[in-house]
Amino acid sequence: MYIGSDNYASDTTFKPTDSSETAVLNSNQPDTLVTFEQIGARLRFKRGQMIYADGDMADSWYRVVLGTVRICNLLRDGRRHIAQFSFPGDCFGLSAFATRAGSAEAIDEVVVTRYSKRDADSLIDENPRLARELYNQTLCELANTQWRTLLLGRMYASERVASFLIEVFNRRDARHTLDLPMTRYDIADYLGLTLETVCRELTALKRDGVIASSGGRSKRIELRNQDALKTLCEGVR
Amino acid sequence: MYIGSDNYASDTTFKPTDSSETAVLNSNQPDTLVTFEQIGARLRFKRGQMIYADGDMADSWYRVVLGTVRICNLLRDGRRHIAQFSFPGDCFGLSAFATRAGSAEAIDEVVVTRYSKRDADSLIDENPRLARELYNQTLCELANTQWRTLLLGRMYASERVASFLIEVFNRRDARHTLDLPMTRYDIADYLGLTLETVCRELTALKRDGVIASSGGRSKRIELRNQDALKTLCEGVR
DNA sequence: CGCCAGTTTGACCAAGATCAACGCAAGTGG
DNA sequence: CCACTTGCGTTGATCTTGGTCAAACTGGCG
Repeated sequence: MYIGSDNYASDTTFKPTDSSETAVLNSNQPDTLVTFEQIGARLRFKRGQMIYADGDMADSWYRVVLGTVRICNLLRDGRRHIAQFSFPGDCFGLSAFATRAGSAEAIDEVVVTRYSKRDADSLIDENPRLARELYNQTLCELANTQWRTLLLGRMYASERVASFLIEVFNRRDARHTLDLPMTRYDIADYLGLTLETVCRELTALKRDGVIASSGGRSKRIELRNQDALKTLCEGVR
Repeated sequence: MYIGSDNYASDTTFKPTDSSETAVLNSNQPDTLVTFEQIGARLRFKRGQMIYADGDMADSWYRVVLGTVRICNLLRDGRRHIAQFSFPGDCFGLSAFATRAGSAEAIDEVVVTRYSKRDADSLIDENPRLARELYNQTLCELANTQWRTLLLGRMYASERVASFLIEVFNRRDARHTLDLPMTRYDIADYLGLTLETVCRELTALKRDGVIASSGGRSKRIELRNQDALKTLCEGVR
């Protein structure tokens, strides 16, 4: 089970409850990231391809233009954990360390912009405002990761899955329907569950009329009852 | 984020694999944090006292001078999760948001320095180097939190407890003996376990001669076999 | 001295993991 | 274009880790 690899990356995750506060860097704010575009290189990856591997030099970071990226961590015996999913607009691969502590892989057809750390750093040095925004985004990301810590440490399977659905709907700005690019396996490794449990929880949600699924391999999710979903993970204050 | 949960503190946690890299801000590096000391206010808290509460204005952040602080998140039904422990030298309460998403409480006798966000921000604005260090520390913290995410999502109880012991020994710079300031309950809520499970795992470690405990309420832990402990949580690459 | 908070241990229970089988959709090669 | 293969999703049966409940114990402190 769980063969793969992994590591840490960074990206802007989401916040279920107060969705108003979002990371500054996330979307296409004119005067911030656009500045970066000049120094970025555009790269394309196919489904399953590795963007960087565990142990690689961490001399650059990325921004997703198209597709979905997963940041994975592997334990020796094959247990895998997905630290995050990065969607278009999200950054990943920011690191304070010299080498990658995990891998980044393309979940589907992916296009990213790659920024060399050096170039980005010099840009930041001469633009304090940019620095501030980057810093703020990192703080947001930290907040999201800490939320995940709560989810993984103290929430039930049903709450995790409900929470996950709310997260992706929020992050993709979807209201009714959404295509999940990742497999059940990926979702399980993201939520600290097995794929069977994820499957069963989704089935339960369908049975209760909270969601419906369609499309090849049930990847298209239709949100039937958002309130019910929110209630499910609102043990949270 | 997500109602009621915690907030972000920051501190330098640890990384089992490459323990050499540590946060810059953590210890008393002359030309960095010392600059902050001028604008900080010293505060004292008694065991169990709240330093800030969930929902409070997040207009300041703190640095621990003495004692241990826990950052807690509560779910409605009482489930608690501890996002981190902050030891002397660690910062906590840094946040990108306006209000606290969790509470900070003194575990024992605590002394902190409190920095108003405004004052700190203006210091940072005129000192890019300071900004860079603060940013780097936040990236380190992010890496640590992501490590915790792996621990909570994919590690067994025994690995979590072993990992926890290594973490505190590392962070407190202890070689042989260490006083754990927090209760079994705190440890459990930090590791996503119950206090009984923590107790049993510690008992198992004592039985196997990996550690020994003494002192009031077994708070003093003596490390008998560091390698065995490391082996226990080295499914991790 | 006796209470109280925290720790330890045991017996039992359940959420979720594991194991197994099957079905369906997407590729793939002829 | 179709047979075959392979990967993914779903579901059921059973098992295990860690949780729950309960009781005893221990040291600190008023």
